[in-house]
Amino acid sequence: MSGATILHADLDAFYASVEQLLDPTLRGRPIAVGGSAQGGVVLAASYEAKAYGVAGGMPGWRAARLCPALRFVPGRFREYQPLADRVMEILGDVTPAVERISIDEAFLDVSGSTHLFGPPAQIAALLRRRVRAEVGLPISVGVARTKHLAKIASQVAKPDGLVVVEPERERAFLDPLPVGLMWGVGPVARERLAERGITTIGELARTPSDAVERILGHATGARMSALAHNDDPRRVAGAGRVRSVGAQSALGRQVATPALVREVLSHLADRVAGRLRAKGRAGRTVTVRVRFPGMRSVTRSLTLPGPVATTLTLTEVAEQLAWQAIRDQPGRDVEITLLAVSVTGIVGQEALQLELALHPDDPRRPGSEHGAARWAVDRSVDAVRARFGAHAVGYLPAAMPRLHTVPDEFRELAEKDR
DNA sequence: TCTGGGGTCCTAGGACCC
DNA sequence: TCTGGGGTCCTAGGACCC
Repeated sequence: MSGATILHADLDAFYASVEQLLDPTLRGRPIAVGGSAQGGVVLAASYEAKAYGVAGGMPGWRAARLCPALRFVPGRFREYQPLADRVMEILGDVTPAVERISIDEAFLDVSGSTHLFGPPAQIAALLRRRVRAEVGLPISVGVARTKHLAKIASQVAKPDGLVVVEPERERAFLDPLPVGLMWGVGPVARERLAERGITTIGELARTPSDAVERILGHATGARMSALAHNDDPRRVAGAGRVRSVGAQSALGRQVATPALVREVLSHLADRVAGRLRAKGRAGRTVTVRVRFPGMRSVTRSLTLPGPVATTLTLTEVAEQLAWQAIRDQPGRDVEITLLAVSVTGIVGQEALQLELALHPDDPRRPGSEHGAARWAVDRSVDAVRARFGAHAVGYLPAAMPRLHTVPDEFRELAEKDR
């Protein structure tokens, strides 16, 4: 608990780097994965593109304006997971204490590995060399005494660098850095702090904790104050339990007709319910989000008496909730730009029985055996899909054109993400 | 000319219970 | 005679992260 033995390893511009690895003509050039100059969003930008201000999550047309030479590539999403997994295997070669926090980054605790591989800085250098030589990707590593410090160090190290924060240099390292580098300070918090003249981590550390709590709210303020004081007790650990499962689909801009809403929600509910069943889970609270033009969105949720994981039940509840939200809007021919379905209040398989008691017409009322039939249908569909693929069978009304805003491969990637 | 998809956690008011 | 206080659940919204 004394030395700098926590590593944060983070692949640089991961999706974009993979594209440059697979297509040498893209190397050294500004590229964007996803989106186009006309629309869509950029999922990842190469460092050459970042130099122009292009960033992930940015609308394609804005990225093209910032960087006229920007090359948009569609993204070969199937390639990403295996490459990231190979990197994680390399990390796992120096310690079993690897906490993967997304597809492309992980914390390592190497306190038990130094007798085999040398001091942490040497281990970090070894990992960077191996990832470059064996996978072909650049990876940055931060080394420090805590997770928070290691994470900040890896951000400072980017691109393709290594930064070691020795324990006696922590304060000097943190103080001049912008508060936005802290995990949990986004655009809103950064702006609120800036309004009070707080822009660096050092300034945040010198601000009394109760004042920070008034600025950022109780919980966030207390956490950020602690982090600024370099107080981070988190240990490297495995993944936690899943707390929600959801899916969403952007629609462009369309009038909310019954056919559209049903088509999209049955698709989303099928994805969510299928993933729940695959995990042997179910959940009691169903939430639907409807987004309207102008990025304004509304959510409606309902907690059922028992957990659900069947596609049809979830579809019906989602449909009722979506219309609640849409009906609350003024005017007729309401336009929507996105629908989302998520399930929370997740419980394990042992509770699945309860759904069988839900009433078919009103899921809030108990009292039917239809649930058993639905469960059996889903089990059959799951089994067919397991053998013949996801599109082999389904309930989905195929009449409407599919809305392919994003490839299914990307959805699958986002779904796993670790 | 308004921008993806997957998540986590927090806040705040109201209902309800003891 | 109509008022305390604490805890939990539900619902809606929002910030943030990858």
